[in-house]
Amino acid sequence: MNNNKNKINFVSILNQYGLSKTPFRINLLRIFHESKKSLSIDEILNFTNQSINKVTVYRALESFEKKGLIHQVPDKNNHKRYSLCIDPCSPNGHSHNHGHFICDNCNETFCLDDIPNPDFSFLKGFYIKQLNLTLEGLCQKCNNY
Amino acid sequence: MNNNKNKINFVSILNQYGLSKTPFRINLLRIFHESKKSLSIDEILNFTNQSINKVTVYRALESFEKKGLIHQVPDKNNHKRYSLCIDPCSPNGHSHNHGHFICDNCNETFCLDDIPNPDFSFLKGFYIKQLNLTLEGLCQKCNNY
DNA sequence: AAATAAACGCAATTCATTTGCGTTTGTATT
DNA sequence: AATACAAACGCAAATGAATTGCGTTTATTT
Repeated sequence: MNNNKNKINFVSILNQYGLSKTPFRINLLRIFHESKKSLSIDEILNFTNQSINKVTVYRALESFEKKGLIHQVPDKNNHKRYSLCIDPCSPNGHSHNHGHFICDNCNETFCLDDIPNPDFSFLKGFYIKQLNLTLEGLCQKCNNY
Repeated sequence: MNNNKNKINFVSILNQYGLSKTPFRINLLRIFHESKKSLSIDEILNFTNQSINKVTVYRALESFEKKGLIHQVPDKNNHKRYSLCIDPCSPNGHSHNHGHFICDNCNETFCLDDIPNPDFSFLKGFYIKQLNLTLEGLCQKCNNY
């Protein structure tokens, strides 16, 4: 599937981030890398054939997020979705300069890596820790381009 | 309190938007106008001295939103907050060019009216219906400016 | 003023997420 | 490689925001 790149060593990534390497957590990281989009808990469960307990997924996601490997993305119903961090994030804060596009129709989420940062210089005295930008609408497919 | 403007006629605003004018809904609109920030259900209940049922608040907010008078704002826990629409919104869609700033410390939400729209021209084929932009961090007060 | 539709209150439900706890598995140490 | 300790796991139960059903009250329309 992924023949233009060396195989990703998921175990060593987990090592890097100080995460334990259980079979499920290795698999979870693979799932994130293979689907380019953000994932909901149910989507993750489907990828694991329901062989894993939902609580375990929640707890793994919590650990991944704490260590800066993934981050949360809201969906249109205020449910949680999760995305791999593209830029390196520290356990003490995520610095994402990318936003997300959620398709109203197919419900897929797309990471937008190249959004030019708006100018927030008018926010005198405010300390901006994180920028969340979400677009809603129709993706290319559903917009029958 | 508001002496540099004519008194706002809440009843006629509700009329404009095709909303029914019950005592509570008139009061709810006043609450929104008097507090400049977004409101959570619990904050609204506090303003009404708990004299109104929580379900009634939810349903009123639902009607207000459907008619384009208010819109939802996420908070950091993915709970719902609501803000008056500044620009005219139609029942068929909100067109907000403003984002929100949520203070991690005091939990207040600030409407940011003047954010220059980022350039999304690179999103070929996507139809953008709505832009949600939320900043998290410390507001002026909590950042002891 | 009567008829109709919408709003309301209360109780109960839904559903995503979290928590407690006993068991299993990974990790570090000897 | 065996042991000791911490973390991950599964299951059941709890939490809590938001929703739904339904009978009653209030607003709107005629």
